[in-house]
Amino acid sequence: MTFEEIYAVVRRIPQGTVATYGQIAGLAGIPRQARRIGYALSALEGQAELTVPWHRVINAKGTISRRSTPGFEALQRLLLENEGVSFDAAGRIDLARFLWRPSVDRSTRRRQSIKVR
DNA sequence: CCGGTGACGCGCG
DNA sequence: GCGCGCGCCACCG
Repeated sequence: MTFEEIYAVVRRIPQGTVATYGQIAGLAGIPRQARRIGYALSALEGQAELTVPWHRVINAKGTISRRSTPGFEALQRLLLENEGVSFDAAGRIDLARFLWRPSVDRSTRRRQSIKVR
């Protein structure tokens, strides 16, 4: 599993939604290895940084993860709010409302119960 | 080889 | 809800 493959999954996250590190790991074929997603994203730079929506990846608690270098958390929050993702008083995102539900193929979609608000 | 360190996650008390 | 411990794994000194 290369960084590029991980970035490919992150690029599928739609604007206005978020995904968790663990969720991305699963979709990328490396379940239970959420830490590697954070590692891959921390390595973002140059062109990739502009084409990978890294700000849409948050932790399972629905909050923005602490970074070694502070400041980026505020930026991430701004980028998310700019595309319609809202935070509660505790700085938490309502995952029931904003978590990305990737749709797969037609047959699978038929078995999924679509819940919209 | 060993231990410490992360943009993590989950179960338990 | 909040800590803690543990699992996980690439990297680094």
